Amino acid sequence: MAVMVKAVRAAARKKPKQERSLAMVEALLQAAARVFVKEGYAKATTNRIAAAAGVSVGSLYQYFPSKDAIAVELLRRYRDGLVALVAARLERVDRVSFGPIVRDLLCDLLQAEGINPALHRVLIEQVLRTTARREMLGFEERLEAVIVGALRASDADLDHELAAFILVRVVLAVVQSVVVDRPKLNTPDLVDELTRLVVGYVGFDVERRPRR
Amino acid sequence: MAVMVKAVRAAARKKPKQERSLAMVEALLQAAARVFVKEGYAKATTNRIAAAAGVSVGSLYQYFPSKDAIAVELLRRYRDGLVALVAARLERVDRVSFGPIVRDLLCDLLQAEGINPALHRVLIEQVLRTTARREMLGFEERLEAVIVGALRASDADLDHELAAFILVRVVLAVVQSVVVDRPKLNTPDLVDELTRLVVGYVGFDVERRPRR
Amino acid sequence: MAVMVKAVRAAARKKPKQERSLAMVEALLQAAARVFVKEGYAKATTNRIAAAAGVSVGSLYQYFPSKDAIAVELLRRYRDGLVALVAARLERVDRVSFGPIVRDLLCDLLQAEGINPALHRVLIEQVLRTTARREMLGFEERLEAVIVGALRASDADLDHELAAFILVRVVLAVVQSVVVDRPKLNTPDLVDELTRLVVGYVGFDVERRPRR
Amino acid sequence: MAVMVKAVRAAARKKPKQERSLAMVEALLQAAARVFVKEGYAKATTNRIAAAAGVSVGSLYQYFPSKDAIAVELLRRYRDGLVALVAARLERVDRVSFGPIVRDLLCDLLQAEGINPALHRVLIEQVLRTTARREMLGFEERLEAVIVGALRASDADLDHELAAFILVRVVLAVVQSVVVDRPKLNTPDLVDELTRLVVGYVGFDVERRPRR
DNA sequence: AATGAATGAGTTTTCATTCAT
DNA sequence: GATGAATGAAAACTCATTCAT
Repeated sequence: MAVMVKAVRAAARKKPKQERSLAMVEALLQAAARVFVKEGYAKATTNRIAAAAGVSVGSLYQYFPSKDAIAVELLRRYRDGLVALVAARLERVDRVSFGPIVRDLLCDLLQAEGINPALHRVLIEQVLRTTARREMLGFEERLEAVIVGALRASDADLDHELAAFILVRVVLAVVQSVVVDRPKLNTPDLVDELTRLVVGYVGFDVERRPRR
Repeated sequence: MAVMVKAVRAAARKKPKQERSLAMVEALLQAAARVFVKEGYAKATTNRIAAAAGVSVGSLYQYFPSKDAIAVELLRRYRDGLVALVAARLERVDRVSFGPIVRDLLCDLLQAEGINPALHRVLIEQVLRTTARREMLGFEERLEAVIVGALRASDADLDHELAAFILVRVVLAVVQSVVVDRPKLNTPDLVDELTRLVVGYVGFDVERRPRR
Repeated sequence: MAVMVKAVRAAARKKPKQERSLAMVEALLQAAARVFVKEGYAKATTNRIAAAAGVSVGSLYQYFPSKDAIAVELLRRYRDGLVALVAARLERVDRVSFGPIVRDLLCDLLQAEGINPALHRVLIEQVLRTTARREMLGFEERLEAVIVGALRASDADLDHELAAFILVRVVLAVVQSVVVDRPKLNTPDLVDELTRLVVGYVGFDVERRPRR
Repeated sequence: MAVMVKAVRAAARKKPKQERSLAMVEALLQAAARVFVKEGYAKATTNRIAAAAGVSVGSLYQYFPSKDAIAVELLRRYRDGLVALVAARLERVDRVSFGPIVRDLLCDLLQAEGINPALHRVLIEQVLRTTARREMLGFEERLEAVIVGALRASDADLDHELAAFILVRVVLAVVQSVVVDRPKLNTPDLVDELTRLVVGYVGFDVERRPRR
């Protein structure tokens, strides 16, 4: 969730009304994220979300036209945050720094602070049923584009597009599974392995750590 | 075969039209799969499923105690099939045959025969909210166990458990994403890349195919 | 339930088919009585009743056109039995024998064997909604008629009709409440008191038993 | 006043339109009473009750968690009213005033004001299946306690508890039967007879009115 | 005749959304 | 703007009844 903050707080500042509005929207989104993860989309009633945010249902509908709209916005922010995070990390990557930067990125992603795959999992199916489907589908593509850029900058010797497609799925899948289902596996060893997997696949050398 | 509680109870009586019952259960499951994928879990009402199967709601409830039970059974079958497929393929793997066998397995998985990731995606969130959660979570573990066996048989030089965990996620994620979202990418090149990824990660040599 | 047997077993004897039919009807009625009392009318499904009788629903509908029909028949038999019992007891009543006969009758009624007020209570509301309402409403009247006869035979000095109306309600109410809700009160003392109440009301002398 | 769980919870918040809520609860209870009596418990669907009250089903469920809850509340009110009435009448009874007070009480009861035995009859069976059974069973006990008090105050020479048990059933049964089934019998003569029955049973003298 | 699987109308109940205050 | 009571469409599920075997 932390991921999805930066982008926002931009416009509007003076009018206390707008400030209140913003605060309410934030409160609602955070409450919704909590309730969605805890109860699942179906059981997350708008009343419950509003209550969790400390406001009335009526107010919720003042800011979001529907329950779906909340999910869409939540997913959008989540994804934007994720893309921004990855893009920022990979901004200055090159052949030499590739390994360490990947490692750092993986560490970021594996911190529950930087990513909330449980939320993603709850939302994805619902949002895809939405008219916002189009918009949402761009997400992986945007991530891929960032990766393609990094591969190009590192002059990796493989099909950049295909590799980016694969890498996005690989990393997200492992990270999500670890964070949601196997927090026990969230260790430096895992980071090592994933780094080795990625760097090796891309074709750069990695010194193997001797097996325990 | 195991078809929820009620069906079992029904099957426990003599066996009058056991055939008809079985056919009905199959029809219901297939209809449910279709409706779940097409409409999403929420919109897939029991009435709609029954209608799609050409039977009455009452009959549906004769064989499944609830909508969730259908989802659970569907997921169970899907996963059982997947585990069986992988286990069969890897049965006689060794260091030498590792590469080709992995390649063949990937081909199988990418053929989407017997694999329906769209369905999987619709079900997973819902079923995880179910009491069947435990049973379902065992799926990845079972797959991992199979992989661990293969790694051991191939005498791979890495942490078998951790590697198995990673490989299961990696392969499933890429395969499912391709099948569901990017059928265009479903080419021999993809198989090559994935094979290379897996074999390379496990530490066996792969001859790089020259980049196009 | 025992009350409601005598009247029936009349016609038919030879044909084994009819015998089986009769047996089935009996089994169904007894099973229904049990299930109605135990579960209440609403929860007493026809399947459950059939199962309790050891037959199939289909067979149930062979003999009774509807669930209501079972209730109606049950109530009819119950009431017929009760009227018959009371009539038999009061047949030869006169001013002298009035007290002892009333006492005996009360003893009969208070034996769970002779009366099943719980069943009566479950059925009455439902059956009154039935088209059989008319027929059933005659019950109290028939009992009253019997009582009127007894009062006349005993040459009691009061409004026979009004007294009969009152006595029927009084006795049934107390008996039902005792049997259903307060079996602990089902003692000789109760019989004494009720006898005294009735005999006193009718205007005949009763020797008061000294208070404990 | 005590209006089921949800209502209480609702009432616990500030008190916005407490009035409207109360009015709605009243409307629902009255509508329910009407529908229960007219259609029977089974046919009295929550939708029908809500419609009869001129509100939506949703509102019904805002105030009552279930159909049973309505029945329970209705029965509770009915019984509370009855106990209060009897208790008020008997408050200052003594040996001398016993007869006239009983007569007045019977008149009250037979006026059917505040007494609705038809409703009572519909509800009793259903509510007894409820978890509220215990509470409801307390009703007769409370009435009996009031009667015991009256008998003691009047220094009646009999087993107070047993007599109270009997008297409660006797009076209620006759009164209810008259009101529901034989309004024609609702005459001064009936009051006389019942008074005579009660007073005679309790052991006080009653001057017999000469028979018509 | 007996069986019990199949039917589907009808019930209870929930919850996204509206709107009077 | 904020509130939360009211709405009512829609869903899950039951069970009396039918009918093919």
